[in-house]
Amino acid sequence: MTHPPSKYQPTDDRKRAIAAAARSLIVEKGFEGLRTREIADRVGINIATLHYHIPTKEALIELVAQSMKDDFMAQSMRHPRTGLPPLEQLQIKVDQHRETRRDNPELLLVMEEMGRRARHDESIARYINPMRAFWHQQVADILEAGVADGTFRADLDPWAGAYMVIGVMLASSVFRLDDPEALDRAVSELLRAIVSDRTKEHSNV
Amino acid sequence: MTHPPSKYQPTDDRKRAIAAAARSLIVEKGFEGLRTREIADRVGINIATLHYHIPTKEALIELVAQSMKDDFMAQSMRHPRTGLPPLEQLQIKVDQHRETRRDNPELLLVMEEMGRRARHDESIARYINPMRAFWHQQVADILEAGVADGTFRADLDPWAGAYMVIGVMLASSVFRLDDPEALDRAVSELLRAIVSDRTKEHSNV
Amino acid sequence: MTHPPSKYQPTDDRKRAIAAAARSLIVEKGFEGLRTREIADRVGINIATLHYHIPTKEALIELVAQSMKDDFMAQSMRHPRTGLPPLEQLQIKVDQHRETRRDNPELLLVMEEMGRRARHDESIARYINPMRAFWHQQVADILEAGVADGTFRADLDPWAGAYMVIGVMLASSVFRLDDPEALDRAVSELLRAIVSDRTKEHSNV
Amino acid sequence: MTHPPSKYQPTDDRKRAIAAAARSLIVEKGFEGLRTREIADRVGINIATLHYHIPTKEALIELVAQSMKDDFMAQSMRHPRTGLPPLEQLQIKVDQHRETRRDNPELLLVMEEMGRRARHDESIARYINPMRAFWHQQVADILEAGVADGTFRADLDPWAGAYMVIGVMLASSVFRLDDPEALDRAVSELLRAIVSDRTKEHSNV
DNA sequence: CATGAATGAGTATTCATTCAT
DNA sequence: AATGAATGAATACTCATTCAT
Repeated sequence: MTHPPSKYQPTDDRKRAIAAAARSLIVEKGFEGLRTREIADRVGINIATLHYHIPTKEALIELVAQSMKDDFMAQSMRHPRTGLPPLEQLQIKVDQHRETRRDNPELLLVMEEMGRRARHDESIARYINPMRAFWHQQVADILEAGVADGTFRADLDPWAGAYMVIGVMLASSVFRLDDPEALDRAVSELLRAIVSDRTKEHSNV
Repeated sequence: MTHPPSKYQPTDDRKRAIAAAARSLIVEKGFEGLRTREIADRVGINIATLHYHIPTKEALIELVAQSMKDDFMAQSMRHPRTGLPPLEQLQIKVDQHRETRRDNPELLLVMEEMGRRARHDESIARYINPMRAFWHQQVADILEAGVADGTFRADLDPWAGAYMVIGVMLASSVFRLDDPEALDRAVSELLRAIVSDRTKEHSNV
Repeated sequence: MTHPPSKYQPTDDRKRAIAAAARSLIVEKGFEGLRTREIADRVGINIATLHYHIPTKEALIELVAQSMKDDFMAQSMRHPRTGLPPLEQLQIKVDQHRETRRDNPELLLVMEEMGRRARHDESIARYINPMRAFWHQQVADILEAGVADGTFRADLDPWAGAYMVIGVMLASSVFRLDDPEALDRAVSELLRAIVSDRTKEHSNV
Repeated sequence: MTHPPSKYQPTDDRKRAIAAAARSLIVEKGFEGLRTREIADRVGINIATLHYHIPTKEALIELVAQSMKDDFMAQSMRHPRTGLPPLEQLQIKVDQHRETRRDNPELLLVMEEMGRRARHDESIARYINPMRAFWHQQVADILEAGVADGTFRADLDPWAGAYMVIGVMLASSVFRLDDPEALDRAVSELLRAIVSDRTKEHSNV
């Protein structure tokens, strides 16, 4: 890695601005429409200056990947998992996703673009795959806890169930369920599908 | 030179070959790596010849979209839906997806690429969106029939459940669950999540 | 020359049609916009067929040049010069030009295009230059006869005066004096400039 | 390579050099033979550099049109019109044209090419038409003054006469009267055609 | 005679990257 | 740090011409 563990260098407001411009450009036109010159324009600098900060386009894309990872991890960590009951934890995860879709949809779009690009670009895969694994693990952990305490079905396979949970989120992205009610309807069904009968009696899922 | 097949082919054959070459190239390098010259090389023709058959790159991409739609529809229609019990119908759908992933994975990869590109390219969206809607509808119909005859949970929402089913397929693509056992495990959980208790008693889900 | 003295070959309705299509295309888009394919389209034949009749584009342009020359000579010869008084002969020349501008303006446009092209293309110059020389000679002859019989100024230099006459026609093309009255006004001035005082007294120039 | 002058020139200098190269190329090969790559070669720069300074070929042609207009206006304004007698003013105009033909013939050739192109290209017409109108107006003004002060024929129509004057210049271009004596002969006739008898007595026209 | 298919050599334009200042 | 100018290597597309049938 060319970057120190967590954040960009202090002086690098520039790098942050570049990453932000790149991300918004990826949202608008996809990776195939990403042009260094346009990024420089949006940041308000010369291309030569852009290349002074980031030597190559590959490095630029890695910068974006890094910035995505930073944001993703920050969001994942925001809410404490300890102590809360599993159903609530899952609810938080789902709500977070919904909020991101509403308030910061470009995060998901860029993630999707990068995920696809990771297939042909190992340097991106290095960032994306751990994020996905981490995501799956978090959900699987919640499900496992929920099975243990009887919140979720006893026959629920946490590893597999996590893909189901994640799948609904993916589907809502791919099928553009931007309408909150539509998303709610899908999430409600997801919960009915995994909670135990006991939980169903006591909640309104 | 790569011209073993033959010179002077009718346009329709050439178009088929061009679409095939384009698809495999999209699989390998993504849309952003699609070059007309490389397609021509793979087909074994001159670029000018390529342009003789397909005037512009946009037309080429539409050709690919059309070919995808043709394949998708052909596959969707292959198995009869009438008469079979819902669980079996769903099983067939899932198996089909699994088989496609195994025998013809490029179909799914190209579909994913096109789906993403559809976001910025209306001419692609015109092909992709109907396919997705059709896919969702087919699954929802099966679920609805299964709820009606008691195969699936009485409280299953077919519309939402369809996204759950599709979501698992999407997740298996995105997370690359290429191992058949892993896929089985995910599918088994999916079925447990939607079948009724009565069905659970009588089958081995 | 590849062509027999005067006309195209008998069977060559095709050649005539090709020349006509080429000429109208030159009018619309200039030489730089002349495309063999488009000519073929207008004639209603395949490009390969076009090339069967006319081997190269250069030959095509020569064909056009030849057809121009044929038309030009035919028009120049249409009216008898013998016997008529010089003023009337000049009037006829001018009227002919006016009629051509009105009824067949493309003839003049193509001529202008070819004249320009002749500068860089010797094979065209071979056709164009004789036509121009002939044109000038015809006018100079008329003027000379008019000076001899007192119709035109005694100090009129027929050779130079011919350029003046021709110049007005050129200017009316270049400045697009398409309005008949405007053209009349220019021609009237031209006549006043060359006729003798005696003629002025007896006519209404 | 043809790079003797120097690398890294300011845009304005480059643009001037590009316009000059384009003009000489138009003279040699006509508009249809104008190739961006060849212009770049003559200027001694890379094609990409050419496009850095002038984005498109269309813009290049407009640049040429602009440079033509600049030169034309500069020349038209060089000699003062105020105070001089009309005959002398006209003489200056004609001499200027003769000089241009001798010292800078490419100016006239490019002008002719542009005039022709203006027929199919509105963006050129915007430059050419005003220049022509200005030219005609200047000559007409001189003639009008000459009629008023008795230098020219009392029955001379300045508007029409201007086309006659211009026509002789056009004819000398089209018929390539490059020989100074030939041009003189034509101009002398032109003057005889428009000056009054009184003027004829006092001058040697 | 006619044509569908094929092609070599261009043709303007683009883009990431580099250089001189 | 920053920038105006420069460039090599593409990139989609064009066009006159040829070939096989």
